[in-house]
This record gives sequence, C-alpha cells and structure tokens, in this order.
Amino acid sequence: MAELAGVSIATVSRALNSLSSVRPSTRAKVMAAMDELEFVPNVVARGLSSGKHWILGLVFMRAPVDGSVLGVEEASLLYTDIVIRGAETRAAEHGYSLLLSSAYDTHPSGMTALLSLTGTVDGLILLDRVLGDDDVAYLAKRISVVLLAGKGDSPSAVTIRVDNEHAMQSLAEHLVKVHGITRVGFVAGSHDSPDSVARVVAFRQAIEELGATLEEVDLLESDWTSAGGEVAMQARLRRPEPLPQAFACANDQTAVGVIYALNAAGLKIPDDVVVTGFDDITLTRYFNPPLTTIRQSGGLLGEAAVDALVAMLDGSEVVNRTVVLPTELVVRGSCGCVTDADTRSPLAELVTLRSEVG
Amino acid sequence: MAELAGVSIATVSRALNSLSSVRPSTRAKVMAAMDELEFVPNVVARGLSSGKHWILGLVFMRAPVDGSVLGVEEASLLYTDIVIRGAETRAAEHGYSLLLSSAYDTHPSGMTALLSLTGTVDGLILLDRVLGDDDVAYLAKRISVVLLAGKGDSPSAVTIRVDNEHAMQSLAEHLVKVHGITRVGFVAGSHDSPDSVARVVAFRQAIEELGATLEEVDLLESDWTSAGGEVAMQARLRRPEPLPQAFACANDQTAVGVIYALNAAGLKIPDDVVVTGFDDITLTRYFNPPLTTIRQSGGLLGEAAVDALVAMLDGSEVVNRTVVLPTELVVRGSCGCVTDADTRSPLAELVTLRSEVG
DNA sequence: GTGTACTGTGTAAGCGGTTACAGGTAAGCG
DNA sequence: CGCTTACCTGTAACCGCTTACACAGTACAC
Repeated sequence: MAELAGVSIATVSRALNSLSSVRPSTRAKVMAAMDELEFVPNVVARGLSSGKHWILGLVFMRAPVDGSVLGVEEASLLYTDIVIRGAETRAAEHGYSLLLSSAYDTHPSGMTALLSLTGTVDGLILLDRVLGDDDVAYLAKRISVVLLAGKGDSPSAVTIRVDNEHAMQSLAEHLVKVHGITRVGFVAGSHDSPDSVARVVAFRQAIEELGATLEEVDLLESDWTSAGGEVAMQARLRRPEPLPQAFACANDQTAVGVIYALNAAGLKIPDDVVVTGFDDITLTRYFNPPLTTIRQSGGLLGEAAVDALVAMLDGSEVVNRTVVLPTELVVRGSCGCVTDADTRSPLAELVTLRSEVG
Repeated sequence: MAELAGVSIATVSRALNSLSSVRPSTRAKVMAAMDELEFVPNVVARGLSSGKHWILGLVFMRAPVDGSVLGVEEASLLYTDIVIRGAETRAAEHGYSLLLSSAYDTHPSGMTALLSLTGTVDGLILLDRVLGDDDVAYLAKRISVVLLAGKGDSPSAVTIRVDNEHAMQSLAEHLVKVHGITRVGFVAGSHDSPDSVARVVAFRQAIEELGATLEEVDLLESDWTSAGGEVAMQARLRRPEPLPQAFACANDQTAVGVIYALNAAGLKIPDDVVVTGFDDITLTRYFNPPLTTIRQSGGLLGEAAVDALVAMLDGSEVVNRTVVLPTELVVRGSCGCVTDADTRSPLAELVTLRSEVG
C-alpha cells in the first residue's frame, strides 16, 4: 500500500478521487508515493464498493456458425461493426469502456448471461432485437437499457433507430417520379431483422401510395450478404414472371450481389434494371455504376445510443424515449441518374461530404 | 440473500461453483432458492476475491478524429473490425467477454489507462503496435499480453501475425513469372503500420530477387482507405515518369481507389496497368475486374490471439512465442489472369472456399 | 462403545476500495 | 486563554463472493 510511503489509507482514496477536502500537501505526498510505487488503483474493487464500473455493455446478435446456407460473409458484418466502433468512440469520450457480448438466439439461456453482465456493466445497449419485449422489460428493471434498431418503440427502454420510413419514402418517390418506374421489387435482409422488416413495410406502402406496384414474386429474401443477394436474384431469374423495372435492396452488400447476378444474366444496370442499396458504405461508391443508396450513419447510431445510456446513468431525465436518426437518399448511377463527372468521383463526394459536416 | 431460503452462505458459493463436496440435497435447496429469488451472482465481487474476471481486453489504435487529410473512412476500419469480431467469437467460446479499448497515440498517458485495465481484465491483446517495445515489456510484467500484427517478434510477449513475407513473395513471383512484369509499384498503408512496412519490405525484396525493379517514385504512401489510394495515384499520375506495369497495394480498399484513379485517367485494368490488393475482402470479388489479392483471415487472427492468451492464462507453457498465420494468393481478373466463368463467380468461389474449409 | 477418518457445512478473514462517523488540530472569537 | 467551529484524517463497516480452517455428524473398524 501507498500508505507506507504516505500516511493513511482512506486518505489515499480521497486524494485519488479528488473528492472532499484533502490538504494539498497531503495529496502531494500521496501522489508522490503513488508513482514511486507505480501504484494503480484497482478498478474492480472500486466498482464493487461504489457500484460504478465505467463499463457499458453492447450486446449484438451473432449468426449461428452455420446458419444460412452460405454462411455469413465477413462483409455482411460491416454495419454492426460500424455501430460498435461509434459506440466505443463515444463511450471512451465519456470515460467508459465497452464490453462486447454476442448472443446467439433470441430467447435462450442467453438471458442468464445478460443478467450476469448486470454486475459488471453500468448499462446495456442491445443491438438489433437481441431480446423480445418481455425480456427487455425484465432486464430494464434491473439495469439501464438502450435498444438499437429495435422493432420500434419498446415501452420499457429507450430506442434509437434510423428513419427507415423517410428513407424508403424518398427512394420510392425518386424511382416513381424521376424515373417513371411503375413496378418494383425488393430484396430484404434476414426476415427476423426489425430493420429489414421496417424497410419492406415502408417501401411497399410508399410505392403503393404512389400508384406503383410491388408484386409478391418480386419480394425476395436474403441475409444481408452479397452472396445472399446473388442467390436470391438467381432464383428470381429462374421464374417465368417478367422482372420489375427496379429492385431496392435492404443494404448495399445485397445490392452488389443482386447486380452481379443480373449482369451475369446479361442485364445491364441501370438500363435494363435499376438497383439501389441502403447504408452507403464507402466501397460501393467505387462500383460501376456507383450505387444509388440511402445514407445512414452507423457510427452516429452507436454514438447516440451511448449518449442516451450515459444520460440515463447520470440521472438526467431522458426526454426522448425514442430517437430517430435521419437518412438521406444518395443518387448515383445505379438508378440511371446521370451525374456529372466531377460529382461522380467518390473522392470529390467525400470531400463535399466532409465540408458539409464541418 | 438466498441463505434465508436455504441454510448457509459459503455453501451457496460452493453450490454455485459446483466445487468441492456439497450434498446433492443441499445443492438442490440452494438452486431452488436461487431461482425463486431470481438471484444472480455478482461477477465483480467474484472477480475481486478470486482474481479471475473472465474478461479479455482488446486494445486497438484509433485514428485521430481529423488525422489524415481525408479523415478516415469507415471502410478502412473493416479489417480491424474483423479481427475484433473473431476475437469476440473465440473469447465467448472460452467463456470470456471482450472489453474494447482504443488508444489514440503511441506513447501517451494511454499507458495509465491500460494499466488500470489490469484490474478488470485477465489478459490483454494489443492490436497493431499500440505500444512501443518498452511499454509492452513493462505491461507484460503485470499481465499477460498478446501482440497482434506487432512489428515482428517482441521479446516480452507472444506475437500473432500473418505471413506477409510469403504473401508478397508469391505475389511478386506471379507478377514476374506469369505476367512477365519487370517494373512494379507499391501503394503502402499508413507509414507507421508494422504490417504496411513489412509488406513494402518483403515485396521490394522479392521483386528485386526476381530481377524486376521497384522505383522510388512508384512507392506511394496512402492510409489504408480507398480515398487515400485514389489521391496517391492521382498524385503519381501527375508526375512525368512513365508508370510501372503493375501496382500492388497494401490492402484491398486502397486498390479500389487506385483502380478508380487509373480508370479516370483513361487507363484500363489489367490491360494498361495491373493492380492487386491484400486481405481479400468480400466486396472486391464483385468488382469488375475482380481483384487479384492475398487472402488472409482477420477472423483467424483474432481467434489465434485469444487462443494464445487463454493458453497463457491457463498456465500452459506457450510453445510458440510467435504464431504466423498463412496467406494465400488469390488470382482473379485484375492481374490479367483469365479465369473461366464458373470460377469467376464470387458465389461459386465462396462455395468452393467453404467446402475446402470443411 | 470408543477412536479414527471422512464428509459436509458454518465461521471468518480477506480481495481493494469507498464512505459514514469519530476524533484530533488549528483557527476564530469573546 | 478556554470554547466553538471548521478542516483534515484515521477507524471501521461494508460491497458480494471465495476459501482456509474449524467443527459437527456419520460411518466404519476394532
């Protein structure tokens, strides 16, 4: 103990926490002894007695190892990773660390695992419907919980999600009004993802309100991956029904696979079929044609979740039980829009984007 | 406390840990009381007294917010994310959670932060040269440390890295022997990355041994991002010196940007210039032409790191102070190799890959 | 029917801090 | 100069669990 070098014990605690009153000279002695002995306070012990751990938990779904036929490509994980990274960054700014924990199924004994996190973590961020409403409610009674991309508005926890409705609305409008499209298709992500479901629903509604149609055969299901999109489109191509004029995809990776399958069948994008994505991941700006998509920021999602959680922990009354982050339609070549060469450069676009942000 | 419902206190601990001898009937009583009261043992307290926390720390470099001119694109983070995810998966299999912690600079007060993790975490994985050798040695005296993609073979900790040498060797051979290339260029990642440095060195050496040349003007520096690659190549194109026949890039994202810049200048890949990548991220299989690259598995890296760390924690004598993971040259269209249509399908390739793995 | 050897459980001392409470000192005041 | 008050700092209880040690109960052998 540093007391030897110094003079006390509780005083060391006070000195380190710079709480209450500690005579400057005393604090100095403590500090001196501290780095003389290379003393590092034990965070765990501190946590045990203070109840504050400075750790936030982030729980996400992990696909079962051999879940889909194709397995899950690494790339399909990109989006979740961006969220994680945003969360980590913001957590660090608030002085917290991020504890990662993945869940396999929906209702499993995973609940036990989550509950045991309760002791380690100050609050929990649940990604992408890891738990059902009941479990969330149960959990939220024990610990602060923030839902990310949840199935909408859980009564028991704060929810952060992106504005899928506005996104699909603006996309539908663009396709119908600008390109005069009257029949569209949609390639969904995994069927149990709330984001995927929300996008399907919103897109169909927007499309129908605009007087266009989305036939059942043109509603394909995938798994968020490029390979999944490729497979889904191959299957669709084997059917006799004529293709719609456009396919909107639940994310960019899927769109890439879809485009590949269409090209392989001799169809040109956007001349024969229009294809759009969702997420605006960097690489798809470099495709030919560059992908028309919806920009959302996974990083912001993660940050917003952490902010909300920290606010709850700080006891501030959380005003917004639900935070909806904005999305933006990004028009590029894959919908048939001709943009001038300058704007089409991914680099130029990036620079523009950065200057807008500040 | 569950004792009320049961009969004891230390016995509860023994029952839960299923250690030593506890009469079956007693254990049953404890269990019953336990889920009657929905009791969840406090992991932190357990950790404090047992010294075992079942948490592994993973420290990675985070680029300063406005570091490079272009800022760091999200996509550039992909590789680290894959490593993180692999680590998380494997950690979960071993019963550990993963605590994420990012460091900004090399030598900062970040050391203090790391030291304080010491109390929370059972072991530490350091990504991509977060610390200098001295600091690593210092840290390793206090806690088990595994280095990932470190600058090679640290004397004080186990190092896990990929076989950059073999990778560049086989790539150089392919370019020279198959394609008859005599003058090449290289687009590096960030200059302070050990992986980038290792690749430059290995590539140059391999190239020269094969009798080909790598001029100084053709050694470009980037920052692992597509935009960085684009910028670097634009700058190169403004120089009077004729271009080499091929550019190898330190990662796939960079290659994408490089290709874009070359295309923009009216050059065709691979007819006018050959371009190759590194990593084999999924999306670049879908580019046209699909990217010739080096396959490595970030997931495996993360897994291997966790395995090594867990082995150290279990007290097993670690045999290999350095683990070198294999890499594999993946030949596709961007180097000019004509592969038959079937093999070229990303999907077919994926299926093949999976069947090879098992 | 005692003695010995187990087996199963309770007691209590930590693990390394935080913090309420008590007590010692020095300063302020009449 | 004695008393109040404020300021610091020490003492000890506690956070929730593990574990060495002690001890009661039972089983078995002589």
